[in-house]
Amino acid sequence: MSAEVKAVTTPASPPLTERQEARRRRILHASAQLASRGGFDAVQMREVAEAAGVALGTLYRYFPSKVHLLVATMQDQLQHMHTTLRKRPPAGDEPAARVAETLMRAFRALQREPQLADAMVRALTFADRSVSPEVDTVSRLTTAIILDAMGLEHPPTAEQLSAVRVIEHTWHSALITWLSGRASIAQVKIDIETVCRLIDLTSPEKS
Amino acid sequence: MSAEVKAVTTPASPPLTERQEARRRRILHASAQLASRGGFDAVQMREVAEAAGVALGTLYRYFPSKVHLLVATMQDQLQHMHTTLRKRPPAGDEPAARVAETLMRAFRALQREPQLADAMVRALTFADRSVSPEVDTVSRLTTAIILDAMGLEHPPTAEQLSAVRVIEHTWHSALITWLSGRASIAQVKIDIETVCRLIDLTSPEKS
DNA sequence: ATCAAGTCTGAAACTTGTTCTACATTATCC
DNA sequence: GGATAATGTAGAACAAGTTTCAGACTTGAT
Repeated sequence: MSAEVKAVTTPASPPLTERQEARRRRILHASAQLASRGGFDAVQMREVAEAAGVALGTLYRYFPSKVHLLVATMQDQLQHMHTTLRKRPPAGDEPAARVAETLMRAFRALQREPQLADAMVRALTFADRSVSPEVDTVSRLTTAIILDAMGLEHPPTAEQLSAVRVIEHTWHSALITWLSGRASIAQVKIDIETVCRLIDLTSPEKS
Repeated sequence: MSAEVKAVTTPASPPLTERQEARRRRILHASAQLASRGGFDAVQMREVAEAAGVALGTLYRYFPSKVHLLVATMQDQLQHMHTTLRKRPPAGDEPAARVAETLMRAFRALQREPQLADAMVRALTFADRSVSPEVDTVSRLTTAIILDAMGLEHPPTAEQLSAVRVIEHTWHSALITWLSGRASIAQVKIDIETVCRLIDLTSPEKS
Protein backbone atom coordinates (compact mmCIF):
# COMPACT_ATOMS: atom_id res chain seq x y z
CA MET A 1 0.00 0.00 0.00
CA SER A 2 2.84 2.40 0.60
CA ALA A 3 6.54 2.39 -0.09
CA GLU A 4 8.58 0.34 2.29
CA VAL A 5 9.70 2.26 5.34
CA LYS A 6 12.77 1.01 7.08
CA ALA A 7 12.59 0.81 10.83
CA VAL A 8 14.49 3.62 12.50
CA THR A 9 16.29 2.23 15.47
CA THR A 10 19.42 2.91 17.42
CA PRO A 11 22.16 0.34 16.91
CA ALA A 12 22.24 -0.33 20.67
CA SER A 13 25.94 -1.17 20.73
CA PRO A 14 26.23 -3.43 23.80
CA PRO A 15 22.94 -5.12 24.66
CA LEU A 16 21.71 -3.91 28.03
CA THR A 17 20.74 -6.19 30.85
CA GLU A 18 17.19 -6.06 32.11
CA ARG A 19 18.03 -3.89 35.09
CA GLN A 20 19.96 -1.55 32.87
CA GLU A 21 17.08 -1.31 30.48
CA ALA A 22 14.84 -0.51 33.45
CA ARG A 23 17.23 2.18 34.68
CA ARG A 24 17.30 3.72 31.26
CA ARG A 25 13.52 3.79 31.14
CA ARG A 26 13.30 5.31 34.61
CA ILE A 27 15.73 8.03 33.59
CA LEU A 28 13.86 8.87 30.40
CA HIS A 29 10.61 8.89 32.31
CA ALA A 30 11.95 11.22 34.96
CA SER A 31 13.36 13.46 32.26
CA ALA A 32 10.02 13.73 30.46
CA GLN A 33 8.23 14.25 33.75
CA LEU A 34 10.42 17.12 34.85
CA ALA A 35 10.43 18.64 31.38
CA SER A 36 6.63 18.60 31.32
CA ARG A 37 6.61 20.70 34.44
CA GLY A 38 9.09 23.43 33.78
CA GLY A 39 10.66 22.94 30.38
CA PHE A 40 14.36 22.86 29.64
CA ASP A 41 15.47 24.56 32.83
CA ALA A 42 13.48 22.25 35.06
CA VAL A 43 15.36 19.22 33.79
CA GLN A 44 18.19 19.39 36.29
CA MET A 45 20.57 16.51 36.22
CA ARG A 46 20.61 16.03 39.99
CA GLU A 47 16.83 15.96 40.07
CA VAL A 48 16.61 13.57 37.18
CA ALA A 49 19.05 11.27 38.93
CA GLU A 50 17.13 11.41 42.17
CA ALA A 51 13.73 10.95 40.54
CA ALA A 52 15.07 7.97 38.63
CA GLY A 53 16.66 6.50 41.75
CA VAL A 54 20.10 6.51 40.25
CA ALA A 55 23.42 8.11 41.15
CA LEU A 56 24.49 11.22 39.27
CA GLY A 57 27.51 9.40 37.90
CA THR A 58 25.27 6.67 36.53
CA LEU A 59 23.02 9.16 34.83
CA TYR A 60 26.08 10.53 33.09
CA ARG A 61 27.16 7.08 32.08
CA TYR A 62 23.83 6.53 30.33
CA PHE A 63 23.55 10.00 28.85
CA PRO A 64 26.79 11.93 28.57
CA SER A 65 25.12 15.34 28.81
CA LYS A 66 21.83 17.05 29.45
CA VAL A 67 21.40 17.60 25.74
CA HIS A 68 22.01 13.93 25.03
CA LEU A 69 19.39 13.09 27.60
CA LEU A 70 16.79 15.41 26.16
CA VAL A 71 17.46 14.37 22.61
CA ALA A 72 17.02 10.75 23.69
CA THR A 73 13.80 11.81 25.37
CA MET A 74 12.66 13.30 22.10
CA GLN A 75 13.56 10.12 20.27
CA ASP A 76 11.41 8.24 22.70
CA GLN A 77 8.43 10.56 22.35
CA LEU A 78 8.72 10.58 18.59
CA GLN A 79 8.55 6.81 18.51
CA HIS A 80 5.27 6.97 20.38
CA MET A 81 3.95 9.65 18.11
CA HIS A 82 4.94 7.72 15.02
CA THR A 83 3.03 4.64 16.04
CA THR A 84 0.08 6.73 17.18
CA LEU A 85 -0.05 8.65 13.92
CA ARG A 86 0.14 5.43 11.96
CA LYS A 87 -3.00 4.10 13.56
CA ARG A 88 -5.18 6.71 11.91
CA PRO A 89 -3.56 7.76 8.64
CA PRO A 90 -4.45 11.20 7.33
CA ALA A 91 -7.51 11.46 5.12
CA GLY A 92 -6.59 14.00 2.41
CA ASP A 93 -6.39 13.13 -1.26
CA GLU A 94 -3.20 14.95 -2.09
CA PRO A 95 0.13 14.06 -0.49
CA ALA A 96 0.62 17.70 0.45
CA ALA A 97 -2.66 17.80 2.33
CA ARG A 98 -1.88 14.55 4.10
CA VAL A 99 1.51 15.76 5.24
CA ALA A 100 0.09 19.06 6.43
CA GLU A 101 -2.62 17.26 8.33
CA THR A 102 -0.16 14.87 9.93
CA LEU A 103 2.18 17.64 11.00
CA MET A 104 -0.64 19.67 12.45
CA ARG A 105 -1.78 16.62 14.34
CA ALA A 106 1.71 16.19 15.71
CA PHE A 107 1.71 19.85 16.51
CA ARG A 108 -1.47 19.61 18.51
CA ALA A 109 -0.02 16.67 20.40
CA LEU A 110 2.98 18.80 21.34
CA GLN A 111 0.66 21.61 22.34
CA ARG A 112 -0.70 19.42 25.09
CA GLU A 113 2.73 19.39 26.75
CA PRO A 114 4.27 22.64 25.63
CA GLN A 115 6.96 22.61 28.30
CA LEU A 116 8.09 19.16 27.29
CA ALA A 117 8.11 20.23 23.67
CA ASP A 118 10.15 23.25 24.60
CA ALA A 119 12.76 21.22 26.42
CA MET A 120 13.13 18.70 23.63
CA VAL A 121 13.24 21.15 20.76
CA ARG A 122 15.62 23.50 22.50
CA ALA A 123 17.95 20.61 23.22
CA LEU A 124 17.69 19.46 19.63
CA THR A 125 18.71 22.75 18.10
CA PHE A 126 21.27 23.46 20.74
CA ALA A 127 23.02 20.15 20.22
CA ASP A 128 26.57 20.42 18.98
CA ARG A 129 28.63 17.95 16.96
CA SER A 130 29.02 15.52 19.84
CA VAL A 131 25.31 14.77 19.65
CA SER A 132 25.13 14.43 15.88
CA PRO A 133 24.36 10.72 15.78
CA GLU A 134 21.44 11.09 18.14
CA VAL A 135 20.11 14.17 16.41
CA ASP A 136 20.40 12.31 13.16
CA THR A 137 18.23 9.55 14.52
CA VAL A 138 15.58 12.07 15.45
CA SER A 139 15.82 13.53 12.00
CA ARG A 140 15.39 10.14 10.38
CA LEU A 141 12.36 9.50 12.54
CA THR A 142 10.80 12.77 11.47
CA THR A 143 11.56 12.00 7.85
CA ALA A 144 9.91 8.62 8.27
CA ILE A 145 6.78 10.24 9.66
CA ILE A 146 6.55 12.65 6.75
CA LEU A 147 7.22 10.01 4.12
CA ASP A 148 4.64 7.81 5.76
CA ALA A 149 2.10 10.60 5.53
CA MET A 150 2.87 11.12 1.87
CA GLY A 151 1.88 7.54 1.25
CA LEU A 152 4.03 7.18 -1.83
CA GLU A 153 3.66 4.28 -4.21
CA HIS A 154 7.27 4.46 -5.27
CA PRO A 155 10.45 5.30 -3.39
CA PRO A 156 10.86 9.08 -3.18
CA THR A 157 12.88 10.94 -5.76
CA ALA A 158 15.85 13.06 -4.83
CA GLU A 159 13.69 16.11 -5.39
CA GLN A 160 11.07 14.83 -3.04
CA LEU A 161 13.64 14.10 -0.40
CA SER A 162 14.85 17.64 -0.68
CA ALA A 163 11.30 18.89 -0.24
CA VAL A 164 10.95 16.69 2.81
CA ARG A 165 14.13 18.14 4.25
CA VAL A 166 12.81 21.64 3.74
CA ILE A 167 9.55 20.65 5.40
CA GLU A 168 11.50 19.34 8.34
CA HIS A 169 13.46 22.56 8.57
CA THR A 170 10.25 24.54 8.56
CA TRP A 171 8.65 22.24 11.07
CA HIS A 172 11.46 22.63 13.59
CA SER A 173 11.89 26.31 13.12
CA ALA A 174 8.17 27.08 13.19
CA LEU A 175 7.91 25.04 16.36
CA ILE A 176 10.60 27.15 17.93
CA THR A 177 9.01 30.43 17.00
CA TRP A 178 5.73 29.19 18.43
CA LEU A 179 7.34 27.90 21.62
CA SER A 180 9.09 31.17 22.21
CA GLY A 181 5.85 33.04 21.70
CA ARG A 182 6.83 34.80 18.50
CA ALA A 183 4.26 33.13 16.27
CA SER A 184 0.65 32.11 16.73
CA ILE A 185 -0.68 28.68 16.06
CA ALA A 186 -2.53 30.07 13.07
CA GLN A 187 0.75 31.30 11.68
CA VAL A 188 2.41 27.95 12.20
CA LYS A 189 -0.48 26.33 10.36
CA ILE A 190 -0.10 28.69 7.42
CA ASP A 191 3.64 28.11 7.26
CA ILE A 192 3.22 24.35 7.33
CA GLU A 193 0.61 24.51 4.60
CA THR A 194 2.76 26.83 2.55
CA VAL A 195 5.81 24.61 2.70
CA CYS A 196 3.77 21.51 1.97
CA ARG A 197 3.00 22.93 -1.43
CA LEU A 198 6.53 21.94 -2.32
CA ILE A 199 5.40 18.35 -2.28
CA ASP A 200 2.99 18.80 -5.14
CA LEU A 201 5.61 20.83 -6.90
CA THR A 202 8.09 17.98 -6.76
CA SER A 203 5.66 15.19 -7.48
CA PRO A 204 6.78 13.13 -10.48
CA GLU A 205 3.15 12.89 -11.68
CA LYS A 206 2.84 16.63 -12.06
CA SER A 207 1.28 17.51 -15.40
CA MET B 1 13.10 50.84 -8.06
CA SER B 2 11.92 48.49 -5.36
CA ALA B 3 9.19 48.53 -2.75
CA GLU B 4 9.90 50.70 0.21
CA VAL B 5 11.81 48.94 2.96
CA LYS B 6 11.45 50.31 6.42
CA ALA B 7 14.58 50.69 8.42
CA VAL B 8 14.94 47.95 11.00
CA THR B 9 16.27 49.47 14.15
CA THR B 10 16.03 48.96 17.86
CA PRO B 11 13.95 51.54 19.71
CA ALA B 12 16.96 52.42 21.88
CA SER B 13 14.89 53.28 24.93
CA PRO B 14 17.14 55.67 26.87
CA PRO B 15 19.71 57.35 24.65
CA LEU B 16 23.19 56.26 25.67
CA THR B 17 25.96 58.67 26.43
CA GLU B 18 29.06 58.54 24.30
CA ARG B 19 31.04 56.53 26.80
CA GLN B 20 28.18 54.11 27.17
CA GLU B 21 27.91 53.70 23.45
CA ALA B 22 31.64 53.03 23.37
CA ARG B 23 31.33 50.43 26.13
CA ARG B 24 28.54 48.73 24.26
CA ARG B 25 30.67 48.61 21.13
CA ARG B 26 33.65 47.23 23.01
CA ILE B 27 31.49 44.51 24.49
CA LEU B 28 30.00 43.49 21.15
CA HIS B 29 33.44 43.52 19.61
CA ALA B 30 34.88 41.32 22.34
CA SER B 31 31.95 38.98 21.99
CA ALA B 32 32.42 38.58 18.25
CA GLN B 33 36.16 38.21 18.71
CA LEU B 34 35.87 35.42 21.24
CA ALA B 35 33.10 33.74 19.30
CA SER B 36 35.25 33.73 16.17
CA ARG B 37 37.89 31.78 18.05
CA GLY B 38 35.98 29.05 19.80
CA GLY B 39 32.29 29.40 19.09
CA PHE B 40 29.53 29.51 21.65
CA ASP B 41 31.53 27.97 24.49
CA ALA B 42 34.43 30.34 24.07
CA VAL B 43 32.22 33.33 24.73
CA GLN B 44 32.62 33.34 28.50
CA MET B 45 31.06 36.25 30.27
CA ARG B 46 34.09 36.87 32.48
CA GLU B 47 36.35 36.90 29.47
CA VAL B 48 34.07 39.17 27.50
CA ALA B 49 34.00 41.56 30.41
CA GLU B 50 37.76 41.54 30.74
CA ALA B 51 38.40 41.89 27.02
CA ALA B 52 35.96 44.79 26.87
CA GLY B 53 37.55 46.42 29.90
CA VAL B 54 34.33 46.40 31.83
CA ALA B 55 33.17 44.89 35.11
CA LEU B 56 31.12 41.72 35.02
CA GLY B 57 28.19 43.49 36.60
CA THR B 58 28.31 46.12 33.89
CA LEU B 59 28.30 43.53 31.17
CA TYR B 60 25.15 42.12 32.70
CA ARG B 61 23.61 45.54 32.86
CA TYR B 62 24.10 45.96 29.14
CA PHE B 63 23.15 42.42 28.18
CA PRO B 64 21.12 40.52 30.74
CA SER B 65 22.38 37.12 29.65
CA LYS B 66 24.87 35.40 27.40
CA VAL B 67 22.11 34.66 24.94
CA HIS B 68 21.06 38.29 24.87
CA LEU B 69 24.65 39.23 24.19
CA LEU B 70 25.05 36.80 21.33
CA VAL B 71 21.73 37.70 19.78
CA ALA B 72 22.77 41.34 19.90
CA THR B 73 26.04 40.33 18.29
CA MET B 74 24.10 38.66 15.53
CA GLN B 75 21.98 41.77 15.07
CA ASP B 76 25.15 43.72 14.65
CA GLN B 77 26.68 41.35 12.13
CA LEU B 78 23.44 41.17 10.18
CA GLN B 79 23.38 44.93 9.85
CA HIS B 80 26.81 44.80 8.31
CA MET B 81 25.80 41.99 6.01
CA HIS B 82 22.66 43.79 4.94
CA THR B 83 24.53 46.89 3.86
CA THR B 84 27.22 44.78 2.20
CA LEU B 85 24.69 42.73 0.27
CA ARG B 86 22.90 45.85 -0.82
CA LYS B 87 25.99 47.17 -2.48
CA ARG B 88 25.96 44.47 -5.11
CA PRO B 89 22.39 43.33 -5.69
CA PRO B 90 21.92 39.81 -7.05
CA ALA B 91 21.91 39.39 -10.79
CA GLY B 92 19.24 36.76 -11.51
CA ASP B 93 16.11 37.47 -13.53
CA GLU B 94 13.63 35.67 -11.32
CA PRO B 95 13.00 36.70 -7.72
CA ALA B 96 13.56 33.12 -6.62
CA ALA B 97 17.00 33.04 -8.19
CA ARG B 98 17.90 36.38 -6.67
CA VAL B 99 16.90 35.27 -3.20
CA ALA B 100 18.76 32.00 -3.53
CA GLU B 101 21.84 33.84 -4.72
CA THR B 102 21.67 36.33 -1.89
CA LEU B 103 21.24 33.66 0.73
CA MET B 104 24.10 31.64 -0.65
CA ARG B 105 26.24 34.75 -0.58
CA ALA B 106 25.32 35.29 3.02
CA PHE B 107 26.05 31.67 3.64
CA ARG B 108 29.53 31.95 2.20
CA ALA B 109 30.15 34.98 4.36
CA LEU B 110 29.25 32.94 7.42
CA GLN B 111 31.49 30.15 6.22
CA ARG B 112 34.44 32.45 6.61
CA GLU B 113 33.79 32.62 10.37
CA PRO B 114 32.11 29.35 11.10
CA GLN B 115 32.71 29.57 14.83
CA LEU B 116 31.14 32.98 15.04
CA ALA B 117 28.20 31.74 13.01
CA ASP B 118 27.88 28.80 15.35
CA ALA B 119 27.77 30.96 18.43
CA MET B 120 25.22 33.36 17.01
CA VAL B 121 22.90 30.78 15.53
CA ARG B 122 22.99 28.54 18.56
CA ALA B 123 22.13 31.49 20.76
CA LEU B 124 19.34 32.49 18.43
CA THR B 125 17.59 29.14 18.51
CA PHE B 126 18.27 28.58 22.17
CA ALA B 127 16.74 31.89 23.13
CA ASP B 128 13.68 31.65 25.31
CA ARG B 129 10.78 34.06 25.71
CA SER B 130 12.83 36.60 27.61
CA VAL B 131 14.80 37.28 24.45
CA SER B 132 11.82 37.46 22.11
CA PRO B 133 12.09 41.15 21.29
CA GLU B 134 15.72 40.83 20.31
CA VAL B 135 15.17 37.66 18.32
CA ASP B 136 12.30 39.39 16.61
CA THR B 137 14.59 42.17 15.53
CA VAL B 138 16.96 39.66 14.00
CA SER B 139 14.05 38.06 12.26
CA ARG B 140 12.89 41.36 10.84
CA LEU B 141 16.38 42.05 9.60
CA THR B 142 16.50 38.71 7.85
CA THR B 143 13.10 39.33 6.33
CA ALA B 144 14.31 42.70 5.10
CA ILE B 145 17.29 41.08 3.43
CA ILE B 146 15.12 38.55 1.64
CA LEU B 147 12.51 41.08 0.56
CA ASP B 148 15.30 43.28 -0.68
CA ALA B 149 16.66 40.45 -2.76
CA MET B 150 13.25 39.79 -4.24
CA GLY B 151 13.24 43.33 -5.54
CA LEU B 152 9.46 43.58 -5.60
CA GLU B 153 7.68 46.35 -7.40
CA HIS B 154 4.72 46.22 -5.05
CA PRO B 155 4.41 45.51 -1.35
CA PRO B 156 4.44 41.77 -0.74
CA THR B 157 1.20 39.83 -0.50
CA ALA B 158 0.29 37.78 2.54
CA GLU B 159 1.16 34.68 0.57
CA GLN B 160 4.58 36.04 -0.24
CA LEU B 161 5.22 36.93 3.34
CA SER B 162 4.39 33.40 4.33
CA ALA B 163 6.83 32.11 1.73
CA VAL B 164 9.46 34.44 3.11
CA ARG B 165 8.85 33.11 6.60
CA VAL B 166 9.27 29.56 5.36
CA ILE B 167 12.46 30.55 3.63
CA GLU B 168 13.71 32.03 6.86
CA HIS B 169 12.84 28.86 8.73
CA THR B 170 14.73 26.83 6.19
CA TRP B 171 17.65 29.19 6.25
CA HIS B 172 18.09 28.97 10.00
CA SER B 173 17.54 25.28 10.25
CA ALA B 174 19.76 24.46 7.30
CA LEU B 175 22.45 26.60 8.83
CA ILE B 176 22.22 24.62 12.03
CA THR B 177 22.47 21.26 10.33
CA TRP B 178 25.51 22.49 8.44
CA LEU B 179 27.14 23.95 11.55
CA SER B 180 26.67 20.74 13.47
CA GLY B 181 28.18 18.79 10.60
CA ARG B 182 25.04 16.92 9.64
CA ALA B 183 24.69 18.44 6.19
CA SER B 184 27.13 19.39 3.46
CA ILE B 185 27.29 22.78 1.84
CA ALA B 186 25.96 21.22 -1.32
CA GLN B 187 22.94 20.01 0.58
CA VAL B 188 22.34 23.42 2.08
CA LYS B 189 22.48 24.89 -1.40
CA ILE B 190 19.92 22.42 -2.69
CA ASP B 191 17.60 23.07 0.23
CA ILE B 192 17.80 26.82 -0.25
CA GLU B 193 17.10 26.48 -3.94
CA THR B 194 14.24 24.12 -3.28
CA VAL B 195 12.54 26.41 -0.81
CA CYS B 196 13.05 29.43 -3.03
CA ARG B 197 10.77 27.84 -5.57
CA LEU B 198 7.97 28.86 -3.25
CA ILE B 199 8.57 32.43 -4.28
CA ASP B 200 7.66 31.79 -7.88
CA LEU B 201 4.75 29.71 -6.69
CA THR B 202 3.35 32.61 -4.70
CA SER B 203 4.12 35.34 -7.20
CA PRO B 204 0.96 37.26 -8.11
CA GLU B 205 2.06 37.38 -11.72
CA LYS B 206 2.04 33.63 -12.06
CA SER B 207 0.22 32.54 -15.22
C1' DA C 1 30.35 73.88 43.24
C1' DT C 2 27.31 70.61 45.34
C1' DC C 3 23.97 67.25 46.00
C1' DA C 4 21.22 63.24 44.53
C1' DA C 5 20.51 59.66 41.41
C1' DG C 6 22.20 56.71 38.58
C1' DT C 7 26.27 53.94 36.90
C1' DC C 8 30.52 51.27 37.30
C1' DT C 9 33.89 48.38 39.74
C1' DG C 10 35.82 44.46 42.21
C1' DA C 11 34.99 40.66 44.57
C1' DA C 12 32.42 37.17 46.62
C1' DA C 13 28.52 34.06 46.56
C1' DC C 14 25.25 31.07 44.45
C1' DT C 15 23.47 27.68 40.89
C1' DT C 16 23.65 23.94 37.96
C1' DG C 17 26.12 21.15 34.44
C1' DT C 18 30.05 18.20 34.55
C1' DT C 19 34.05 15.52 36.36
C1' DC C 20 36.46 12.87 39.72
C1' DT C 21 37.41 9.62 43.55
C1' DA C 22 37.03 5.96 46.74
C1' DC C 23 34.35 2.30 47.70
C1' DA C 24 30.31 -1.20 47.08
C1' DT C 25 27.71 -4.19 44.01
C1' DT C 26 27.02 -6.99 40.01
C1' DA C 27 28.26 -9.73 36.03
C1' DT C 28 31.30 -12.77 33.60
C1' DC C 29 34.48 -16.22 32.97
C1' DC C 30 37.23 -20.07 34.55
C1' DG D 1 32.30 -20.68 43.83
C1' DG D 2 35.96 -17.28 43.38
C1' DA D 3 38.77 -13.97 40.70
C1' DT D 4 38.22 -10.00 38.12
C1' DA D 5 36.49 -6.55 35.32
C1' DA D 6 32.64 -3.66 34.64
C1' DT D 7 29.03 -1.04 36.65
C1' DG D 8 26.78 1.62 40.26
C1' DT D 9 26.84 4.83 44.57
C1' DA D 10 27.73 8.83 47.45
C1' DG D 11 29.62 12.82 47.69
C1' DA D 12 33.21 16.22 46.93
C1' DA D 13 35.18 19.21 43.59
C1' DC D 14 35.29 22.11 39.52
C1' DA D 15 33.56 25.37 35.75
C1' DA D 16 30.93 28.96 33.95
C1' DG D 17 26.53 31.66 33.99
C1' DT D 18 24.25 34.67 37.09
C1' DT D 19 23.36 37.51 41.30
C1' DT D 20 24.58 40.49 44.92
C1' DC D 21 26.78 44.17 47.48
C1' DA D 22 29.60 47.86 49.28
C1' DG D 23 31.98 51.47 47.84
C1' DA D 24 33.88 54.74 43.98
C1' DC D 25 32.84 57.44 39.98
C1' DT D 26 29.70 60.28 36.57
C1' DT D 27 26.15 63.02 35.40
C1' DG D 28 22.56 66.39 35.53
C1' DA D 29 20.04 69.81 38.01
C1' DT D 30 20.17 73.40 40.97
